[in-house]
Amino acid sequence: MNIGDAAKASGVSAKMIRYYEEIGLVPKAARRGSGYRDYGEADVHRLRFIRRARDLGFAVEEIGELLALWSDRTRASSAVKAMALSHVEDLRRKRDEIDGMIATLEGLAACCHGDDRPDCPILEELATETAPVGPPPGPPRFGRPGGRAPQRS
Amino acid sequence: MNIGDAAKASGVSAKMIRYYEEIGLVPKAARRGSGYRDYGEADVHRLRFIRRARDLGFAVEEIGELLALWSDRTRASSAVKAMALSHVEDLRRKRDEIDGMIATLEGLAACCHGDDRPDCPILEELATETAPVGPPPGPPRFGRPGGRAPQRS
DNA sequence: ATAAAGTTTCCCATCATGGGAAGGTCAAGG
DNA sequence: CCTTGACCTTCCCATGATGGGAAACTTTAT
Repeated sequence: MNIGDAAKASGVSAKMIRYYEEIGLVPKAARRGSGYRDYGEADVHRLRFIRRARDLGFAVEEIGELLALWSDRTRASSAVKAMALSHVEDLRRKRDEIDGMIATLEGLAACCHGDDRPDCPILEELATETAPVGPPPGPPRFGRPGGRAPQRS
Repeated sequence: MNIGDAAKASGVSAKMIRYYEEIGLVPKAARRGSGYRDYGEADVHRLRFIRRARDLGFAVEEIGELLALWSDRTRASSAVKAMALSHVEDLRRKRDEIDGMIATLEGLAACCHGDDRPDCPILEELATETAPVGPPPGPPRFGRPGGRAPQRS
């Protein structure tokens, strides 16, 4: 099986397959006489595993751990569960951060009449000298704890 | 004002201030005889604006547009509102994607007894030959439409 | 035999951020 | 006056996961 076929079969692009090999996430593929990489069912299986884990938001490094657990027949399921739940915590943090942004922006947008006139509470808020205000009407105030907003696409 | 003071006053690191200057997000700072950059209140004000916008998840390029609107006294507030709401849409998409991951992972984790035994539905799911199954008990099934999970920290 | 499609490696780009080195500048204290 | 430490400058490198593209080679189909 060529890399292209393995890519189609696993849903991982050929580029990424080579990358995963380079960083050691997957073992070095066998080579044919021509130098072409040669893949079997087991490799595709492994790649599919990786792709699924990526879809669930696991970082490549974490996937390495998952793969290790996967190939360890004596693993304790608690170890896997712990990884999963810890990852869920990460995801929740990110989601909450995004929710905070959404709440603030919607609050501001709701205050903005959004017509031809130039005065706009959104810009005013961004330009405020002091601390941010957020949506004036009561509900749950969003408070970013501190530090930079880390990643965003 | 030195760059360090501007950094403290604005909440943008000195590194990033130089970077923003380099990419043209902020105008080239005035220089003193020594070569040191020199900042005034207006510069700090602008940097603070940028930082706030970053905190709301705007990309640097979008912030450039926001700054342009900000400095355009004749802007229509509708333009700003449109940017804000379009960004909210982006954020919502990301959040929903994360929510899907959380739902799937929690469903799997709930099925995993999480003890010493090696059998683990989480790994089984990742290793499944066919399509993912997700949390078996009824509720809203999470369906990722297709394509890669794009960014994750 | 030739053309098309697939593969190889290598380099570059992204996006926002930080680390660190080598060297210049400034302010305070002796 | 000189030293010391804190600050500044530029330049290069790294991150994480992904893609783009070039130049050269192999395989496959016509």
